[in-house]
Amino acid sequence: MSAIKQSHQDAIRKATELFWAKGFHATSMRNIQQAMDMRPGSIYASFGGKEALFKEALNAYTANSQASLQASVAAAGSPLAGLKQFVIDAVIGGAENAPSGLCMLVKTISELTDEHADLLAEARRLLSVLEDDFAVVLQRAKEAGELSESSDCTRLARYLQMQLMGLRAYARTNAGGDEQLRALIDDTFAIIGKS
Amino acid sequence: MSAIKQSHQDAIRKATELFWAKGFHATSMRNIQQAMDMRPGSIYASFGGKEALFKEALNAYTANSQASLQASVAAAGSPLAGLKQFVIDAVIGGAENAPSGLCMLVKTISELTDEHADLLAEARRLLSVLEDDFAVVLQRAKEAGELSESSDCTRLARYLQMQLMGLRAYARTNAGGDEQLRALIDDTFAIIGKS
DNA sequence: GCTAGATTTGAACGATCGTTCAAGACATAA
DNA sequence: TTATGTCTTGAACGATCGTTCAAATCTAGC
Repeated sequence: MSAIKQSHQDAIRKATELFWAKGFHATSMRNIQQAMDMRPGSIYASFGGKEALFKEALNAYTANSQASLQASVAAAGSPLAGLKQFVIDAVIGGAENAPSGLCMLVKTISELTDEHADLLAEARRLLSVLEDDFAVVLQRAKEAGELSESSDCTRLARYLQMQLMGLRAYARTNAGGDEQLRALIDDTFAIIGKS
Repeated sequence: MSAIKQSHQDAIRKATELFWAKGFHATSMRNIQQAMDMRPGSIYASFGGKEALFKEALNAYTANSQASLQASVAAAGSPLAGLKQFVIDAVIGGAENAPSGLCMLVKTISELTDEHADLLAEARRLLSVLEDDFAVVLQRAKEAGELSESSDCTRLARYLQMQLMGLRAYARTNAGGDEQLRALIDDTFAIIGKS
């Protein structure tokens, strides 16, 4: 990758961090200028305006999440174990690792209205991409014998996606108690495993 | 209630709608001035600044949610049936009735950072109030024989709260498919009922 | 070294933000 | 009617918003 392409990606990574942490409206272009160490003209020449930059940030975030999921699955002993570790990291480590503990796509869907219909649609699309990734891993778990032959992986992926949203949101509510969160995650995977 | 007190409450209701629909940052005081049909001086004299008004909106929202829950339980044949109907209304009707389909308190926790630590704390506090209400209803369900004697109502309330967060967030993702949502709710209450 | 094209700079624009406050409108009691 | 205290008005403030663009700087080919 060329140096210019590299710095381009670094800049997007910085913007993604900011948008993720503060949301779309609370992040100002001046915040981004400072984080990128770039002047407004350069940013607008490279990325377009705030909305275009946010869209790139959403995609960068999703690509990163997909890579994390694959890494978890590869590191774990089995597809289902990897999936569970991915969830644990997202929910428990969320408060420290991730800017707010929440998924950036869910934050976006929560914050934005039809006033930014394109960004809303992009976040929805990317969430379904991640859900599809879940389904693929679950399918592999099924093939590995971790799930019964009759399991509906698409439905389980939907359940897992919904559950992950709830877990991360609840984790941000709940001041103490990682054990409570772990118990909820255990319950979730017990239910998935039974199906 | 005096007429002045009534108009005061009406004004807060309007502000709550706006804040709920658009979030804290995207709602401007001028939006609120227009919705309330009041001039800035009056608003600042009556409610204080934007943050104080938002805090009142959070409380008004919560009081309304509590009333809805009690109404659902009263209308239904049993505590558990009322609880389920409350969830169904929140998740399925959410997209139409509620400004964004999401709980205002969860939206707040998702949007705000430590920059507004007091508002964040207030939203967290109110969410735990609602969770306590869930626990009370579940306790009544237990007493009515809808749950086993060994059920831990506090834990079930936590589970329900988390589940509701996930369901409402997922509902905003999912363009079509009320049936999918209904199925997820059925699953949730099947699990609660089994405990 | 010189020139032409691409890139970066940072001051500046108009709009809008949350908030203030002197001045006007209104209500109440004498 | 007049005086007095309360509430309302809307223009205005300084700050910050997303964005633009002429000028300065850098880069590459001859």
